[in-house]
Amino acid sequence: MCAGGMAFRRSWFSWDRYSEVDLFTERLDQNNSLSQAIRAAASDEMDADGNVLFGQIQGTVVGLKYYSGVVNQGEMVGLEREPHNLYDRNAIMVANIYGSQVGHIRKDLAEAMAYILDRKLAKVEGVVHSSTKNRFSMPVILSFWGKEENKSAVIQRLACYGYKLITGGLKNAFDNLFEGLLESKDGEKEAAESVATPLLPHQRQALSWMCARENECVLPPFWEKRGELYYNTLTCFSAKEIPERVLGGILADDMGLGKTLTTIALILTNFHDGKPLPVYNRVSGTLSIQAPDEQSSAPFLMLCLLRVYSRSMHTRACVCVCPQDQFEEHLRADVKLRVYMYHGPDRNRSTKFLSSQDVVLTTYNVLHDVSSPLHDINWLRVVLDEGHVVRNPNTQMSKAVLDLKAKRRWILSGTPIQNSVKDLWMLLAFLRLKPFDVREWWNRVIQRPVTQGDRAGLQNLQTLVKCITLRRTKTSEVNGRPLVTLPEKSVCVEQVELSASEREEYELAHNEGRHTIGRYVAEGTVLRNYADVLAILMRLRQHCCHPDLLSKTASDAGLAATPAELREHLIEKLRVVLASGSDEECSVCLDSVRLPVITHCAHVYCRPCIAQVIGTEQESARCPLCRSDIKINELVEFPQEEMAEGNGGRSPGKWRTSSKIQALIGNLLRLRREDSTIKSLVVSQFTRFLTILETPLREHGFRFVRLDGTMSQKKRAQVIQDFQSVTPSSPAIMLLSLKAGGVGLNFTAASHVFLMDPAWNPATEEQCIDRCHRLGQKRKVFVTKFIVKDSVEENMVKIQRQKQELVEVAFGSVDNDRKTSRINDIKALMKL
DNA sequence: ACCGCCGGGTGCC
DNA sequence: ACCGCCGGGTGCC
Repeated sequence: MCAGGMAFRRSWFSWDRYSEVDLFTERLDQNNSLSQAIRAAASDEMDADGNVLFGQIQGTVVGLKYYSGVVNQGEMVGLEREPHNLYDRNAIMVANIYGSQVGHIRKDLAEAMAYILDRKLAKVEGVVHSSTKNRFSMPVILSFWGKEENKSAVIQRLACYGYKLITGGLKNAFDNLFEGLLESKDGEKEAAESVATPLLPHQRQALSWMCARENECVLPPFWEKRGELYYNTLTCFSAKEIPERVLGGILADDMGLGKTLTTIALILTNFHDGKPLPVYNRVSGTLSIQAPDEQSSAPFLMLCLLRVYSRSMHTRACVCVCPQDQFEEHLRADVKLRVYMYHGPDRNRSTKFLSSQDVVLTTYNVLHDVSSPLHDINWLRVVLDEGHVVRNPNTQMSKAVLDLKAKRRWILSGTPIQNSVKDLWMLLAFLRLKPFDVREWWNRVIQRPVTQGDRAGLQNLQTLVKCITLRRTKTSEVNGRPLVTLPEKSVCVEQVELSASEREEYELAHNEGRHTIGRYVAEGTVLRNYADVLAILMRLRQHCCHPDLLSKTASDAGLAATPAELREHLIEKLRVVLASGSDEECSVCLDSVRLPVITHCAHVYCRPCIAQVIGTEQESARCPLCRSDIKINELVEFPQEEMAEGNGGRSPGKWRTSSKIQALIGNLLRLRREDSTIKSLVVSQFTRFLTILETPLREHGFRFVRLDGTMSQKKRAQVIQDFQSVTPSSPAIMLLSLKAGGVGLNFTAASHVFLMDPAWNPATEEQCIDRCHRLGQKRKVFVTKFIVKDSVEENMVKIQRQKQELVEVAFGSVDNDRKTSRINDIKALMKL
């Protein structure tokens, strides 16, 4: 500690040798001797090798039962990489002090650690503090030591695997850093007339605050004027010249509160001292200023400004950096701006051209191109959208961002802090918040005190952040009213008429079902036969959607009352299986099915293969797939006439449409004609219906994605991201299985919802609609429910309206009256 | 009948 | 291993 103090004084003196102005005009870390001195002083947690403690994590030693080495409580353990381990090239062996193997580091953590150890980014020491709780594994505390410059790489690597280095308390405290900032920052400002979208009250407040940040020359936090000097109360530094003001800040509102709109309003409204940006008017081709009182002076002002700015590539242009997938969101048809998208291979790299724009949009990836002309321009403003994406200051991308020259600087971010205080440095450095934009000062004055648990350090950090940040959450209120209200939602039912042939099929099934259920009603056995009743209803519901939904499940076969019906069902199933497009495999020969037959248990094999199985096992023969009894004379094959027209025994599966599909496609085509940016959710309870829908969507050239319950979490996230993207090539339609996924899903890119078939429980429909009609939805939401006229669906809707769940009918412990009413429901459904 | 729920099999790297 | 994780069986009270 003593040595540290000496070193600090040395650095203080050496700093003295440079003029005071240096602190504000040059990056101190460009000066080697000084930054070295500070760095040497910075760490009193160094070991003999000059390594510093990065932090600790708790890991797990596994596989104890396979090895003889034992460890006592509090004992140190050795860690050894086993790059040639047969099972895992990332293996890390754990041994006790005698060198006897104790076990291995659990493989997920081993993977992260192997990367770090193999690259010598850190050394790791293990200590077993708590004793073994079981015979199989035990916890171990792992301390990571290394060179300061490798620290963030190590932290980042561990973070990739979900491990967070513990660097000392106060974690929760800075998690809440941004939560104390929920205040209105008084005052509202109307946007310039060129902003076509009216601002909400909280957006006008943000605009007022942002204009003030750009126009008012307030001292940065911790600076005050003392007599003739400007004095920093944290560093005790004083200077004669006024410290450079931060013209900008962090707009950290929650997603959906309109950060982008507010920023566009800022660009148009606050060109100069609260005056609007002179906007090029596309219609008349002349320059005009939108604020009425400025009209006469506009051309003159423009000339002056253009002349002033034409020197040394100063410009009135703003550059906005955003993540790739959010590119288009900034383009608003109603704002007449010279906007240039600086990306793609043919981008115009002329600084003169770029400087002549109002807004240049680019991405973080394009920006870090070394020869970027964007770095040769002195921008009026630079805006980082989703600014938290550049939080690691060591990346090329971050350096490119920091090197942008601009008078005013803004960060938009819904989640300003991701992991730790460290993330903040990048934000403050970008804003050039003196003196903390210099890493060493940030470390000494803020970061280290905070990570060491110094309350005052945290207090200072909070003050710092508070001065430059505006944050409201979706639950914030302004004048007792919520910040945002959802766009309108309208729900309509579209009746679908079945075609003559569909009606014929439907009535056939309906009469059959009505007969069966009528019998149950007469016998008073409806509730006892409920599964059958549901199955009948299910078949009718499927009829309403598409005939091909009916014939696939094995249980259908079970429903058949007569051998002839069973045979029909099995043939139908065989037809569907072979038509499904996938290369159906025989489970006996594991090859494509030749001479297909279907068993009574509804599994498909090659006839020779399954015949051999039955021949060998005789009376005890069982289906290789489900172990049901099978007999040679019960195998069902296609009737000869169908075999002939089939493609060598496999029908190519002729796709057919249905009335409901026609109704949907009609709507989708109409929407596409009206506005090709409209996106829709197409929802069904039958995933096979979704599959059937894929064909006409493809035929009509719709781009679509699909989300159903069979997909992994990772795949779902990918699909949702694709769908939510606003690029022109992104999918316009999501095929969605009604019950897929949890409540957290966000489909706000869609403004139209098509519910293809009614659900028993209307709440599941509502939940689905709410995934699209939620915070972040910018358009009016239209919900269309397709209901087949004169069908079980219509009756389902009637029952829905009474808010009754059919399942309760049969199984609920309801009293007799209610039971009677449920039975009446079923009668109503079947028109009995 | 895409879902959650249950209980059995299972287990370092 | 009194876990987590996996896959199979299962069913709406």
